[in-house]
This record gives sequence, C-alpha cells and structure tokens, in this order.
Amino acid sequence: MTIKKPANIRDIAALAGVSAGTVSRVMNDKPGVGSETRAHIARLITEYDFRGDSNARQLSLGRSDSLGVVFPLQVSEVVMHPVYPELLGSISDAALASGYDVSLFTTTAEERVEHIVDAFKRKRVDGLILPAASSDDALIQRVVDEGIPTVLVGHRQESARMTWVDCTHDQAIFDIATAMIGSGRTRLVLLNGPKRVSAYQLRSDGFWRAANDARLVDAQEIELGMSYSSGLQAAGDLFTLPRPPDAIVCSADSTAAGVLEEFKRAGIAIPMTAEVSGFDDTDFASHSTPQLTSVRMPLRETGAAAVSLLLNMIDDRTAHPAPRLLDAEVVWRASTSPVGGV
Amino acid sequence: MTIKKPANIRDIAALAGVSAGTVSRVMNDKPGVGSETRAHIARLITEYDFRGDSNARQLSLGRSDSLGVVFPLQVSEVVMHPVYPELLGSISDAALASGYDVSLFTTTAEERVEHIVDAFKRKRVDGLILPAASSDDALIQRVVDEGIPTVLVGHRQESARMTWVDCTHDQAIFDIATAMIGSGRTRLVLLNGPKRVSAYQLRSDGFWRAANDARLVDAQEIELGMSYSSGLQAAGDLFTLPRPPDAIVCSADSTAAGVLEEFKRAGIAIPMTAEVSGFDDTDFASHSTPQLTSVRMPLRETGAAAVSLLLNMIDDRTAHPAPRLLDAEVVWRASTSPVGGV
DNA sequence: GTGAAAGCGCTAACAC
DNA sequence: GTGTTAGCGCTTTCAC
Repeated sequence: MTIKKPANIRDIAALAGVSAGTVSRVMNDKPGVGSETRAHIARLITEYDFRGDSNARQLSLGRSDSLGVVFPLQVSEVVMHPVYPELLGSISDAALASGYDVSLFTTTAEERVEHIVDAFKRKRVDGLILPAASSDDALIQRVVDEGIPTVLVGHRQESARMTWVDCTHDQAIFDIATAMIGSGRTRLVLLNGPKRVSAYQLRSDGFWRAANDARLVDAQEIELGMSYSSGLQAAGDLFTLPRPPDAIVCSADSTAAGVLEEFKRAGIAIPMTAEVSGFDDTDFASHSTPQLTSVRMPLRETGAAAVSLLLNMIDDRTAHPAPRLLDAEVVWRASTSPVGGV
Repeated sequence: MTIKKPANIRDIAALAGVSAGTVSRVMNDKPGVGSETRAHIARLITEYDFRGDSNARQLSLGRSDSLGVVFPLQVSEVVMHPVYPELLGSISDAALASGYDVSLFTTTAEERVEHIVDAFKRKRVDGLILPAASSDDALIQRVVDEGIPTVLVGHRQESARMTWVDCTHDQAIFDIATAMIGSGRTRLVLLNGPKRVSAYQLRSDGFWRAANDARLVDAQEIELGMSYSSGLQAAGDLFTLPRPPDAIVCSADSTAAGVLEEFKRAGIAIPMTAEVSGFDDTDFASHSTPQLTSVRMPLRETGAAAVSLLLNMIDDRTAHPAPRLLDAEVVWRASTSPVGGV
C-alpha cells in the first residue's frame, strides 16, 4: 500500500502534529522552532519529498525569484555570436547559485519590448539582464521609465535602477593597433561591426585613439557584418586598392578568418606583408596558420558580475551599485609582430 | 495630479463598479459579461495599464505557463555548438507565440538534475524541452520517473509523458557517404563526436550503412571533439598513414574547417585527392575554398515542433503525441564531387 | 449578466 | 516555541 502523497504544507503540518506556520519556518530555515520539532519536520519533508509550491510562495512574498535575460539569439551577422552561449551559461550558473531561475527573452524587436516589460509588471521576473544593447534600444528607454531593476552588459548607461558591466574593448583594440604601429605599420584598417552596437563603437574608439596618437593619415574603418564571408570579401576589396593596408584589425575572429583565407588565396604573407588581428579568442584563433592575435573577454566574470549587481538592486530598492569594468585580455600570437616592434 | 495606480483586480473592479470576478472574465476573454460592461472594463484596463499578477493567476490555476529548456551551454568541444542559439531562439519564439515563457537550465550535470526536477515539482515549469540528450542521461530517467511532460530534441526515446523531435542525421550522412563512394572513393573516414550523444550515433549509423551497402573494407570512424583544432590534428594524423583516406566525412563544419586547413598546408587537393564534407551548414561552408558540402538541419522547425508537442502534452494529461522526424538537407558544394560520380 | 464567496498554498504578524 | 489569523491577487463555482 502506497503512502498518499501530502499535497501541501498543511498536510505536512498535520502529519507532524504542528501548524503550517511552523513547517514554513523549517522550510525557510527561519528561527523560532525547537530543535526536536525542527528535526522531526525536516525528516517528514525529506520522507515525503515535499517541496512546496513556488507560485504560492511568490504570491505571498510578492516576488518571483526569477531573472529575465534578454538575448537576441537569432543567428545574425550583426551580433557577437560566439560570446552568447558562454555568457548566458555563466549568468545562469550565477543565478542558480543564488536561488534564482533564469527566464529567457530572445529579442528586443519592437513588438517584443512590451512582452518583456509585461513580464516584469506581472511579477514573472524581478529584474533584467540586458546584453549587447545599443544606445537606441527601445527597451532601454522602457526599462528606465518603468523603473525595472536592470543590468546592461556591453553597453554603458546608468540611471536610477540601471547599471552596467562591460569589459575594455577599447583598450584591447588600442593596444593591438598601437603595437601594429609600433612595428612599423602605417596603413591600418579596422573591420568593425555596426557602431550603433556599443561594443563596436568602443572598438572604433580604441582604434582611432591609437591612430590619432600616432598621427596616422592612412587609417580607415569599414563597417560590415561580423562574418567569415564579409571578412573574405573585405580583404579582397582592400587589396585591389593602389595602396593596400599593411595591418587589419578585426572585431571578430570569424571576420579575421575570412581575411586570413583571402590573404592565403592572394599570396599575401602574414604578418610580413600585413598583420591581422581578431576578437573573441575562439578555437580558430589558436589553431589557424598563422595563429591569430585576438582578444579574450572575461565572459564568465561578466555574467557573474551582472547577476551580483542585479540581485543587489532587487534586494535593496534604493541601491545603485557602481558599474563594473572588467579587463579584456589581448592574446598575442603570430599574426601580428611581437609587441613593441619587429 | 497623477492618478493613483490601481494595484489589483479589485481596484479595477471598484473603478468599474463591478466585482473582481467580472474583471477576471474580461481579462481572460471569458463569456458571461454584457458587451457594454465588457467594453467599459476593457477601457479601464488599458487606461490604467493593468496586467494582473501572474503569480496569483498561476497559484489559482495550478500551472506556471512556463516551459523549461535544458541546454548545456557551456562552451564545449563535445557539443554541437552552432545549432544551439538558433534552436533556443526558435523554441523561445514558439513558446511566446503560445503565451508561454521559457525558463533556462544550462546543464544536465548530476548535481543539477534535482534542480530541474524541483522546478517542475514546485510548479515553476509545466514541462521540459531537453535537447541533445544522450541515452545515459540521468535527467531522462528522472523525468520519466516523475512523469514530467517532456520533449526530447535530437534523441529518440519515448515513454508515457515523453516524446521527441529529431531530424534525419543518419540519412544525410548516408547520402553524402554514398555519393562519395559513387564517385569512386573507397577509403572513407568519419570524424565524429562521441557516440553516447544520439546525434553522433545516428551519423555513425548512416555512415556505416553506406559503407556496408557498398561493401567497403577501408572505412573507419574516429571519435573526437567537434572543434577546428581536432579536425586539423586528425587530418594531419590520417595523412601520415601509408594509405591515407580519399574522403572525409565530418560531423561538424568546424572540424571540416580544420581538415580543409590541414589539407591546404599539406598540398592535398580537394576534391581531387580527397573529398570532404561538413555538418551544420555554417557561414564558413558556403565561403570556404573549396566551398564545403554540408548538412542543414531544420532548426527552426525543430524548435517549433518541440513546443507544439509539449503544449499538447501539458494541455491534455493523457495525450501522447507521435514523435516528429524532420528532414535534414544535404547542401552539395565543391568539396565533394557532383552527386552520382565524376 | 453579475456578484458573493470560497479557495489556490504559502508567509508573517501577533498572540499565548 | 508554536498556533492562529489574515492576507497575497486571482479564478471559479454557485446564487440571484
């Protein structure tokens, strides 16, 4: 004969001969229960595999213990594709470690913005992590208007209930471009994504700061999709010019891979005739010929920091945690000359 | 003077001079409300931007309107990396279209299995979509035991409350290998992922079916991680053999990219000396030199089908929808000889 | 067609 | 220490 499974906290209470309140105290590790009673109740909870109903708990508490994460996951050339899975994984891990679930929203398309705001208003999520936002993102404005606790990742903008986490894209690109110039290059090109995406704007900033510091006259920036094919094509185009570049800084390894391939086809020696760098430090970068200088972003730290800041804002309605700027690391490899010259 | 925002359904009811029940009927498009009353209440709801509290609704209804999706998102060589974002995006889109949210779980590691079961038992999710499962997955057993409505993606296993969606990995690889044999190749190699992952087992099946049908004696399968670097290395190793292969079937474009690169280094002509194929039909495949024959999986359809089957099982506790097998498509390109021989 | 009332299962303030 | 009580905000019978 099988034990009828107790359905709710009152059933457990009845079994233990106590009241529901006492069981609640035990389940939430609250004080005010005698150690024997506590042990007894704990045993019953385990025995009957009782978990409670989170909807009821959340209704009572007025919160959802759930974070919304907004990711434009559609495969798109615009988007910094390789970083998403890892970032998402790290956010999820960090949330879980703090007892939060992650609710996923996959686009910021105009018609979906209201769905995200709605999720907050209906108390489905307590706050938002919003990566890769651009300054003209409609969702940002709404989030500010509604006072939704929000942490931006990769876009630096603050307001009362909004802060950000980012890494030093600009400094990394500055360091790379400066090293290229230091090794004698004068005709630099940046193959960049669209600058309305903050991460790309920052890379542009770093690139131009390096070019201007060195009073370079031949630097240029080209905006394109961050794909293998666009790198391939851009490299082809550039080398039909009368004075082709001698250094190409790419905002993605995928684009750099296209450049490498086209250079191979065209017989252009790397790094002798032209230096090339990538971004994202993918598996490709460490195994291409030549190996590709690239930039490693601190993705797991970024995710963890975003969760930590957000929980901070959720727990304390008046908190306004300072933004976090983490270090991106340049991984120097053979596609650029050694730092500091030939 | 700003209007004090009505906090709950009773406030709206008071404003409309009706009872909460009536407002509830309007919000859920239920019959039994006069059209004038309905219009009036609808107007107030819009005016005050009232949404209701989903925790309360869920408590009352006993469900969460939320689907759990389990994705091992940690960057890993074992995992079919490029398909995840798109699959996840399509699941999310389909769920949203049916009024469901998506709750994300990022690992099936032993210690996390209970967390996922827990989420169901606490009514945080109504069911599970579980992609890329392998047959020895501990979560599958738990899910069956607990009777959690579940749809497997990429692993074919059924039980009372569990069904699956998959595509024809095996047939695609069979077609490719058969075409290679048809164009005169006799020494085929499959570079495959670990066979405990069902998708890789199926590719193995298709490969060996083709090899056996043709009574090939020189076919072999090598298990490795599905990365660029493992393709690079495997290709190098294979061509130190006395009788190197004349056709390499890869279970991922990333691996095929490594093979292509190594062949280029070694001066092996493709497809003349050896044919090569990939899987996933990434951007690389359509732009490499030579362009890469690859397999395009119906990812968006897969996600949509998974959601549809799952909602079916959630709505009807006795439903046991038939599994869905979708077609994977071989995209023939220059890295293999034309279908049917030279 | 609409209102009243009884839950859904939990938490927390207040008694004792 | 522990029980009692009053919600949390919604849905849904059951009257009228």
